[in-house]
Amino acid sequence: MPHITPELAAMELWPTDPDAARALQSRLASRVRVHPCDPDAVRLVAGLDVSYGPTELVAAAVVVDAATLEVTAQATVRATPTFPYVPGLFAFRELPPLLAALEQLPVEPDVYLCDGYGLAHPRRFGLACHLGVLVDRPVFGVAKTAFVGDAAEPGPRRGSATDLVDRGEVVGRCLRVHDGVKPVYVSVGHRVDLDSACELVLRLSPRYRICEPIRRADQLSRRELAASGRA
DNA sequence: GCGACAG
DNA sequence: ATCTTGTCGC
Repeated sequence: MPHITPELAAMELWPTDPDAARALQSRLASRVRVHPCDPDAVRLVAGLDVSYGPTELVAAAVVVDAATLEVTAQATVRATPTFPYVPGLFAFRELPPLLAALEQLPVEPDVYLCDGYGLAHPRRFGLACHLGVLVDRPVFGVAKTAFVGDAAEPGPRRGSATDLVDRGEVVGRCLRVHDGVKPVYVSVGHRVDLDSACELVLRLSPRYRICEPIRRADQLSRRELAASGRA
């Protein structure tokens, strides 16, 4: 459903050279916008994830109703990796197939949720910022492990959080979504702010550490990968 | 130079 | 990310 902003679609968005990719991130980073996004106004949330096999990958997008957590729509895309995994250049590997999957969605989600970081990135332009800027829609990221920055251990209860700080800047939040369970890292991508993002993550994580949209996308991508492997 | 390093 | 079973605990 979402489309790359025409102005950006005319640019060279997928460099093959790592240095060119870093330069592009630095240029696009200035387009990131951070502002509140009322969680109560969010109806549909799309979770994104990618699973890898020996030679191919499967990108999945699952749209969940924020109120009921029921799955509203979903899409998958099979592809061959075109960029290696390089810390800091994650988007160049996962965004192309993810965008292809998003195009197949029959609905327009209010917010997109990435499995990775946004501003918590060396050039302040992680996967969530990259997707957000390309389609100019609200996006943020939730990661399972640390990448850049430091954060103190949050309190033991659900909802406790600490700032994720990198080079003197608050680039995200270490958030505990369940009592006594290892926290997750939330960082803004585009058109949302940290408070809105964390509030949404809590609402979308009623039972598991990984919020529903991303958890469903993770399950769907592996299921599809297994299915294509047996075929 | 060394260690760290989203998925 | 992926290779991988059972098991301890709420």
